[in-house]
Amino acid sequence: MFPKATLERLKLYHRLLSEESKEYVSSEEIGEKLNIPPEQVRKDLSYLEYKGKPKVGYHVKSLLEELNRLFGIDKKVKVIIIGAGNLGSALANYPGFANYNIEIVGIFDKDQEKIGKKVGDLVILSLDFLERVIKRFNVEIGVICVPKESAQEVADLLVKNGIKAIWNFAPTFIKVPNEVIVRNEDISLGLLTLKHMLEVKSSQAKEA
Amino acid sequence: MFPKATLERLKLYHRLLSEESKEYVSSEEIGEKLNIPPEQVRKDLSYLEYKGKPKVGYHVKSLLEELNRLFGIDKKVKVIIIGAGNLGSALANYPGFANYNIEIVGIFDKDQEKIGKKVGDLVILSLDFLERVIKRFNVEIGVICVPKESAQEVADLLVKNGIKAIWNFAPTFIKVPNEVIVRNEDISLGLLTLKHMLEVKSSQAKEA
DNA sequence: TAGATTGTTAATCGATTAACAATC
DNA sequence: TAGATTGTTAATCGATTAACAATC
Repeated sequence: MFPKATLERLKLYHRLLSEESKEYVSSEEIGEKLNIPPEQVRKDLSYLEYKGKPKVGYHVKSLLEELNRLFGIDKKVKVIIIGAGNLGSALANYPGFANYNIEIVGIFDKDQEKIGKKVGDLVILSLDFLERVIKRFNVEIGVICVPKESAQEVADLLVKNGIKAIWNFAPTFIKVPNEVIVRNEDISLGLLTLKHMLEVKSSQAKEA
Repeated sequence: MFPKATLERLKLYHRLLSEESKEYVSSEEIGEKLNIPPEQVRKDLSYLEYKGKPKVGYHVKSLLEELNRLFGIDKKVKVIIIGAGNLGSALANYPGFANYNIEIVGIFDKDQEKIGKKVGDLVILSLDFLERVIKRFNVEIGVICVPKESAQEVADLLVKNGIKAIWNFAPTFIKVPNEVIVRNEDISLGLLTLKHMLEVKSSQAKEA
């Protein structure tokens, strides 16, 4: 129903609207800030049930509510983080989670040095407690922040314990059964984009 | 010349091939691992100058070389990181940078507590040294890892000192002059995708 | 009311897929 | 040579853009 490209843009609108203080915004204003033609914004928003008001614009609060419903943000979800290195710790302290109705209920590591220490309010636990925490808190999402060598192993462990979705920050392609959702957050790809943009720019400069 | 979608997939091929140990791979094998139809893989690769060999496949090394050239990975680039929190530290220690011919030559923070401490091999410096480091090492890329409240301020400072590209990890839309490249690495968007996938799945389950 | 802004239809553009010819 | 795999053309599909009607 929603075109793939539209969904991607709806995510941008969501973030923009989250930071918006005005009561109404026009497609013109949204497009301006995100570098998207206003016609495109209107087309995208027309897929939603909420309709804007001619001459007034879109009611920020109502629009946000519908986007929250669409993306499932209205439902609370419990999360655990595997790997208490810099990246795992960064995510554990990430202030944005609360806005998305996500609660981090545990952080794990296999390094004896780290176990028992604290990251924010959470005590780093041994992987031996993984099963218990998942069952007890009804955890649905596992975040993998371990080196890529152990990513698959951790993924298997999460799947075995009934995790529904995996957010994988290790730069490797992990294999999971079809019914488990995997989202790869690969920083390397961002790097390629950046290097490519620099490259394009410098070769354009040479031509001129 | 390259369709946008093709470029995105070429990045995936790049990573896959970097991990490939065989001498030749077929479009079938690449497609299999990335869940992309082999016709699509061939079409994408046909935009490159390097041609595969019928019956044999694509020569991994040659293909990687051409992709490296395309993305600018064959050129070394110097990078600084602003913000030595968990995320900045994670990036400073990120093992992938070396593969991309990127060298981190400095990490900065404004917190007096952190200045002078080490992150990997780097000593955390005061922002007062920013200009000197950029000039001395000919730094082209700045990575923003500060809280979103100070992201714009840091961006302005980087621009003022002649940085060509900014990799922004703060979840906010920063404004820079047209000639400066910005890449937003927004973890929030990944979260939205994940929540949406969970939501779609659970509503499908209800229907069945 | 007049004017601004949304919503929608049709036309254009671009990307994917299918089929098959080329080739090692 | 026969067969496997690439490369390319044409057909299909989907997304964007343009134009304008609807509406507050």
